Amino acid sequence: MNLFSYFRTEIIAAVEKVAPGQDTSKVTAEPPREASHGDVATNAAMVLCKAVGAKPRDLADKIAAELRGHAAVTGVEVAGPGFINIRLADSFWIERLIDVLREGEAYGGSDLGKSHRVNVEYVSANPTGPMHIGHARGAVTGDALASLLAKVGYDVTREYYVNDAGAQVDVLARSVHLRYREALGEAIGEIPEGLYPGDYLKPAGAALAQLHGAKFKDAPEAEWLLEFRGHSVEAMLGMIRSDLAGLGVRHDVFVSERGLVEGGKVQAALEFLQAKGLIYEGVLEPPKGKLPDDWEPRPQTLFKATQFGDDVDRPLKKSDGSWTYFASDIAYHLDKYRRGFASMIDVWGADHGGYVKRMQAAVKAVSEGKGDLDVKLCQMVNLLKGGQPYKMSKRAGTFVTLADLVEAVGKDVVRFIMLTRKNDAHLDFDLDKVTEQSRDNPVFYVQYAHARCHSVMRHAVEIWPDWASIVQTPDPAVLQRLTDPAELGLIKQLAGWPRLVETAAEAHEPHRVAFYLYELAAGFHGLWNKGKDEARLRFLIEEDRDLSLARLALLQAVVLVISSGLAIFGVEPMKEMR
RNA sequence: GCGCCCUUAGCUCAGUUGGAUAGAGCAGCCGCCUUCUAAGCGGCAGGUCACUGGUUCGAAUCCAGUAGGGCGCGCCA
Repeated sequence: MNLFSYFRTEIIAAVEKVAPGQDTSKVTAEPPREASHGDVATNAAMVLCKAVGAKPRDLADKIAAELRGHAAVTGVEVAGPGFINIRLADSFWIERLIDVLREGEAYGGSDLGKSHRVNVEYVSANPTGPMHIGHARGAVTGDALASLLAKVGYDVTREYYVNDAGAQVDVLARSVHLRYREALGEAIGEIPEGLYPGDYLKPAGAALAQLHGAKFKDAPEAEWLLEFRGHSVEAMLGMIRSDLAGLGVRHDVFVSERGLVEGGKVQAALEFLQAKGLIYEGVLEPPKGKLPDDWEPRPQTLFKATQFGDDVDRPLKKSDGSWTYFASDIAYHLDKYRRGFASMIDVWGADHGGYVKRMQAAVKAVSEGKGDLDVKLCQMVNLLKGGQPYKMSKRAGTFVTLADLVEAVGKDVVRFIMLTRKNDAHLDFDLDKVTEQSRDNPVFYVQYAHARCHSVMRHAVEIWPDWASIVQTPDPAVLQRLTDPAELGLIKQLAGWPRLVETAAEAHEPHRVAFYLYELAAGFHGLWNKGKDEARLRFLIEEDRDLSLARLALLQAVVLVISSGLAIFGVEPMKEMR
């Protein structure tokens, strides 16, 4: 239960009694910033006073009087310019603790999304080589966002768009042909400029040598290009899939750009736009600023992107007559829309920022205004070591593969750290810091809280071997023993989880989960240490079984919420950290 | 030149979609280990929310402009 949406409806009901028929859409129920103000605060009186024709504090007084009748409410105060602050009974919070225990890891989930279908497209790295660190952030962001949306009741499809139709796959095929000749015993020397130099192409070349022998060794390109292209793309995709698996990132669907092109989808999409009068032949203004050397005015096939909010109309055909990337991307998004996704989210690198408007324009056009595209741009990741910029210098260059990174610090660390910043902010990834065991390192700090809970639970088993099964069906009377402000404070944090999940999902901002978990961990560590100062606050007190059981229930709830938060991130909670 | 993103404590960053006295961590200072993991906890100090206007009961948040930083700017994907 999201207690804030629950109280919002209660507040609106109170408003209805005091001032019937008002537009209550701007009424909120939120946790006050200051804990001393109470548990739930509403702006109802302030947003409605004008329409009602009353002073905000007078209106607040009336609404407050209504709210005082609620069973869970122990106090209502009007404060400041007209806030209504509500205090809730301890028993109400105990009920929320029971919610957690009853719902387990499902706690925090909801039907907010009403099973609406959402397509989240992420990674979509070109199939020309292994994934590097820059791809990792988008991969993790998309994966976690998909999980987050699924948690609040959306029907989520995780998708990968394979760019296997552009000129870069021809380059790939030629690069692999070189490796093929190498596998056949030829000395290939330096890799020529313009071809991919990486060693990772050797297995693909060797496999083709195995398959075809020397058949294509000296053959003209036209004879082998198609075969080599297909085979190479498969090989690279295999590598990417294995990189993704190493990171624990999964997709439901892989869509091939080539498949769209060869299936006539691009043609069809453009005919659709043509029929709507959104395509024309025209000449674009030269780009401002630095002009490309070979720029010359030329009539082109253009899409009327300006009609949907873009700055200029965008070309659909290259000078050689083939489709631009944008053209097939239009077809791709139309395809998504026709597959039943009115709601689409694309996760891209920040260098594609200039592409957002035109793609959103295209989605509006192909869906006739019914579709919606949100693009999450992931900013750069700066890899550091001990605070200094770090380059893992591979022989051929300085790029850092994802596989290397995962090997160095582990997939869970990579995943969590990638989610500790909002997507549009730069992220420093310090190889030393992320494995450091200190409060400065959020992964460790959260994991440590989880492990500490389990540590107490292991001790508890020695005293009350059956505690876990007792706690599973908690007795409210026993849980009432939790009366210390620190204990109740922790329950309140736990009770805030459903709201946090909903707001993070609606904002498409998985990083909020990381900050919530960090704060929850802080709340737990604080309570733990209180037990060091005051023995009566220790979790386990042998001579008081009920109190210990109540506290174990609280720990159990902390464990459940931390693990369900980490589950959204695809991170395995640790039970021990020795 | 145009578009998008960013600017909050010495440093790294949150800020619940417009709420009350703007919060954490690190670094600094002061405390807390015979006790469930001190890998931790408590406290002190630290701010013109880049700047200037505007919108309204109320702005770090929305709008306009200015400054600084990043990304991008027909036939790359």
